[in-house]
Amino acid sequence: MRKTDQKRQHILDTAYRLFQSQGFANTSMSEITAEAGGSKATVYNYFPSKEELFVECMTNISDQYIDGIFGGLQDFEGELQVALLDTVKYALRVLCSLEMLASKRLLIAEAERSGIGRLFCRKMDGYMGELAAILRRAMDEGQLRQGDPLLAARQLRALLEADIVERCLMGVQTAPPSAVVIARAAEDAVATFLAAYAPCCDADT
Amino acid sequence: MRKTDQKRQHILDTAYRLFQSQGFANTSMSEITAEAGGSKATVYNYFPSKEELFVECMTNISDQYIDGIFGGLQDFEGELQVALLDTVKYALRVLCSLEMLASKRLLIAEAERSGIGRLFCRKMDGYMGELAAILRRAMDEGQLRQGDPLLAARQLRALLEADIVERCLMGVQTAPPSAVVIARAAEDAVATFLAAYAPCCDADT
DNA sequence: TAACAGCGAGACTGTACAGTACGGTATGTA
DNA sequence: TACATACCGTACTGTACAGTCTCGCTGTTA
Repeated sequence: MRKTDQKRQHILDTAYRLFQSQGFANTSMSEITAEAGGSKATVYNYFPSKEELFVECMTNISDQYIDGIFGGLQDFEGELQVALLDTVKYALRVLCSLEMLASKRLLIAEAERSGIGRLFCRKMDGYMGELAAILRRAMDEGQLRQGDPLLAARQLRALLEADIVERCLMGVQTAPPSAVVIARAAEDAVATFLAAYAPCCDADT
Repeated sequence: MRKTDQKRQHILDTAYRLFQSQGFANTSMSEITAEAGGSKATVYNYFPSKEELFVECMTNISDQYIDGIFGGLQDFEGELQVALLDTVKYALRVLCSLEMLASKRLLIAEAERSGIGRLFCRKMDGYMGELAAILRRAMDEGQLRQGDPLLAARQLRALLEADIVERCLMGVQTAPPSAVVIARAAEDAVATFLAAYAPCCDADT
């Protein structure tokens, strides 16, 4: 039982990696088998079809992706701007990693397959809810003006991903953006977010 | 000469439509031929390979996509908020159409092929520059606070696409969002944008 | 030792597709 | 009439791949 679980997981990991880097259509079961070691019969012993293997991989990818972004999410302490910037900078660094970009590309390309996209959005909504709860607290404490916290959370995310993620998705450059570029993008996002949600008249940073 | 141009364009249009709705891998040259009428030999007479036919389609798609968003872009007249809202609402409606979503999905999925993604980004940059120029004028006139107009343009676009476009890309629903939902998203985006870039202390709308 | 289960290796089947070959047709031009 | 151009229809080739099957090895249990 132990050993077969390991085997299954190993196949899953290998498939995950190959799908992520090559896409669904360009990854063959033979390739997965060869890479994982063993034989096709064994792979088909664990997974009934390429489709089902793929869907299970995508569920994992979806988890990893979202956990990666707001994994370190927790109540902000101290100066709001500083805490926000830290969180956001970390998230953006993860978002711009080659692995996450490959995941997102795959998610979008194959979104319709077996409702993978819906799954992703539902999970993302969960995390957005958590971020919103934190922002609501900041609003109640007067660190931000009152407003719809869920909308604020989504707009913060939008400002963060603005431009830079699309540019990466479109493969403008092969390497992920430098730490400097990422930091700059995060600062711009936080500055604009705080300006929009400032409690009163200290819009500019 | 006239006729061959028509024929070529007809093949291109057909391929465009099929690629857009089914993706690259799931569309065969035989299917394109059957749909367009005529024979494979004729298709191969105009396009040396599936790859090159695809790339030419993607160039068209890329054009259509970007033209569609800010096609009606022109200097804002009258009340800034009203003009901005009109422009942005129109753009979002286009962005959320099934055709544009299919285009974007395809662009992302096949971005690496023949530098299609880079082409898209370069064109998008052009339009962002135009929007930035308009915003700069609003800044100079005191309708917006001073700031980096290009950054402002990108953030406006980010706020606009926030959430709703991703949700569509992920195929959460098959039909495009209703006019009401789109209008609401546009209003939220403009409100937050104006709050962030307000010239002084009238943040809330 | 014997029987068996799990697995590896890889041959095999059926299918789909990119791209080619070829024979025939319609239209226009000299 | 003779020829050329552009096209159609379709059969064909070679390749790739999902999924199956067979065989042989190895470790385990009785």
